Amino acid sequence: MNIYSFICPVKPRDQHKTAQIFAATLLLVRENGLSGITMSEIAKAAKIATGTLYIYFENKETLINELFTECRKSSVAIYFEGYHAEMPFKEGFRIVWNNLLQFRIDHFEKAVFMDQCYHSPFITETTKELTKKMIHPLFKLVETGKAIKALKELDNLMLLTYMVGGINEYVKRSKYSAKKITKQDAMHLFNLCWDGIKA
Amino acid sequence: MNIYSFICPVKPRDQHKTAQIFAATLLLVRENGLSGITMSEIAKAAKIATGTLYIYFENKETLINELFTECRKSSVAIYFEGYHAEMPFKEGFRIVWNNLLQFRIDHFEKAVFMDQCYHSPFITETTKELTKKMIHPLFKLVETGKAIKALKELDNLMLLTYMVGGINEYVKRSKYSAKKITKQDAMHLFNLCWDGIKA
Amino acid sequence: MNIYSFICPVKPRDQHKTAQIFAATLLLVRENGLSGITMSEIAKAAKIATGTLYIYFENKETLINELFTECRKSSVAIYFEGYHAEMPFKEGFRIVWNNLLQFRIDHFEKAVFMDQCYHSPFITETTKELTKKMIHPLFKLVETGKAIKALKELDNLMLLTYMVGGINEYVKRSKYSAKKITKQDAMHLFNLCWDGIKA
Amino acid sequence: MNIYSFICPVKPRDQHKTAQIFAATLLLVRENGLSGITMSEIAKAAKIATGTLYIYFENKETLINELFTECRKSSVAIYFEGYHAEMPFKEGFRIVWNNLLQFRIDHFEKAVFMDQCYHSPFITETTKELTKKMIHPLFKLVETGKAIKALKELDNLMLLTYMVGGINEYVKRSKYSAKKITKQDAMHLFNLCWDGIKA
DNA sequence: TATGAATGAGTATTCATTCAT
DNA sequence: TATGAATGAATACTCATTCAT
Repeated sequence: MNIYSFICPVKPRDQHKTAQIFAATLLLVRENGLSGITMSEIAKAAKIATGTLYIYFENKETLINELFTECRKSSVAIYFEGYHAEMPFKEGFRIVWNNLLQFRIDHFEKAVFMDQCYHSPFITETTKELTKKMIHPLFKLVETGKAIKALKELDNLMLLTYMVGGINEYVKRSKYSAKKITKQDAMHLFNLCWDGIKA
Repeated sequence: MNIYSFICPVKPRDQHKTAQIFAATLLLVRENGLSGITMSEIAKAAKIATGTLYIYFENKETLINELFTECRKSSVAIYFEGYHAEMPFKEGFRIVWNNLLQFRIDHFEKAVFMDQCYHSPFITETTKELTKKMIHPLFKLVETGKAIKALKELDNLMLLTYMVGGINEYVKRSKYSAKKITKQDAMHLFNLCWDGIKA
Repeated sequence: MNIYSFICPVKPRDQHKTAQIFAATLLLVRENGLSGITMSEIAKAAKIATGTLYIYFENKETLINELFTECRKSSVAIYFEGYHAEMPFKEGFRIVWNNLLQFRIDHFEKAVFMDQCYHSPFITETTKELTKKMIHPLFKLVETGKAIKALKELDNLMLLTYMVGGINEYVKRSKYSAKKITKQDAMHLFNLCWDGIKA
Repeated sequence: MNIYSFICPVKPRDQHKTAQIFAATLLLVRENGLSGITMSEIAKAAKIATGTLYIYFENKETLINELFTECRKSSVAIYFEGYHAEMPFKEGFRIVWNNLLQFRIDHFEKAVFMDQCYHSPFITETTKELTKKMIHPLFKLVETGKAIKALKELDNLMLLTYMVGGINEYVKRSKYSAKKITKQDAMHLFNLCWDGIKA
């Protein structure tokens, strides 16, 4: 019961429920893969009826695309947290790198989900396009690094994938073998990366 | 059940047809993901009847597990091609690194397939165990590198995932953007890796 | 259950809203057939909420049965408008015949709805019985015609269906081909009928 | 087992099964209307599995459209049986008229089905177009009748619908009241029609 | 009353698997 | 073996009906 109740006496579409559905889906995909989820399982895991799922999402494809977009958004939103352009480059780079790592650790299910989606028939071209645009700031960062001769003069994609790939793979393997990643692990890993890409 | 069963209890196999089926499956998974394939589509793509598929593989799970194992085997088999323990470490390492890269490029579908499988309900624990054993030689290599002080004194998994992750991600992104990887790209990428992990 | 229940056990009705619901249903059935309507569509077309529909009608079956009855009633009410037993038979017959035609033209949706209902699982036996009783006056009319030797001495049903069938079919086809029916068309059609049934 | 078996050892799509499915559908629609049928009921009534239905028809819409077309075809095929252009007009007309009546009697389910379809969302425009073309020969017949001054000089549609409408309605009501239509009934009905439309 | 979100049984459709040929 | 039609359980999705507000 909030102030809104006076204006709109009818229960509006529950924002919280969308979150529940997303969480349930991520959980299930992490456990059984994209090929192993059904709409009724998602509903059950989200503790709602199957029909309710379809109030919030037109169909399975839509659900997955919207979740994908939400994952992308939430990840990108975090990447530059604490970063300022005026920082010394390495310091700023380290912050972004750490954010990348931390996101993968804290939201492993999202990472798994996004990976699985890439080759799925669910993700539409539109969604893929959107995604590409979102990573743009990372390209900018690398570019800056090259401009001030802090990074090797190589293709952006190469520098970026090397930075990201190492993180992804390490987190993945760590999760699979149920190994916690310590502060020190993170530092070591950063050094591997930095030594590789620094000019 | 005939007399033959006692001599050859294993399902008889037209090697060529098995290959056809595997190829068809890989192609379809690359295009539509693991969640987008059906047994009848595989059969059609392999130019055989659905029923015939079941002569070669007991069921879908078996087919996928066997293909997974075959992918792992064929990749591992290539990793140490041209490598000799007596080589100078960096040279030997470069050969293995190149094999890894080349495999991902030449058999991208296999890489995609294996990635997709990891979180699928198809892959059995047995298959996962087997896989882990197969990568053992790579651990050995890294260990040797550390022993002779050629590589940083870090956790094997960390060194390895950093080596592999960069390759995987770079090949993936290149394929997605339909970008050819040149000899020079490969060399640059190797340097990124080597500068990162060398002692 | 409140004190009101004892006084007014029938569902209270906003007459206007009932009319809205009926009109919406007729419209939808004319456009998509009986198999193409849903309660929520009816509600939307009647500009009320789904839940409200259930305040006015216990369920779908009831709604359709009551609409059916209402259609029957409204049609029968019109048939003898302007007719008096003392008129010369042909004149009276022409008036009734014209009323039949006019009703089909003016309330085509009702005709379509009633046609569709006949083989539907919605209409109950009770409703069907009621309907039969209502057409009784038409039988009476035909009977009179035969008694005074104005009409052929044939089975009532045959005379009546011939009279009605021609009208129905003609209006139907005209509506389908978006053809207006003129005064003259009506006159010609009446002559066809009269020449057929007159003694 | 026929000669074909030697050439095509695999069971081909069973022509007979299509007929079974059609028959089952007609039966169910007659009993419960178009709105009362489900694919699984059709399958059960046709004594096949639900999945099998989809081997023969892509989906419900297709099934209904194809059945509709088949009904139209089979009816039109019968209309001119025994008719020759050289016959005296009334005799030829009577044959066609009788065929119309007989078809409605013998294949009442088809008539009911076609009636129900007209306002359903299943029937596509293409199917409707096809249908219109098929009735063309009847227009021709009426035209001839007018040319030789045997029939009233009225609009084709009017003459035709009056001829057809009377038959339809009479058969419908007879079936509903479980009344058999005798030879004599048919003759009387024909006279009603002929007296109405003759010049 | 009126609302429309929520429910879950029911419906269309798919797909792994079997089986007659 | 090889085939592909047949099967029916499982899945995506719908819709009559209920219920909290």
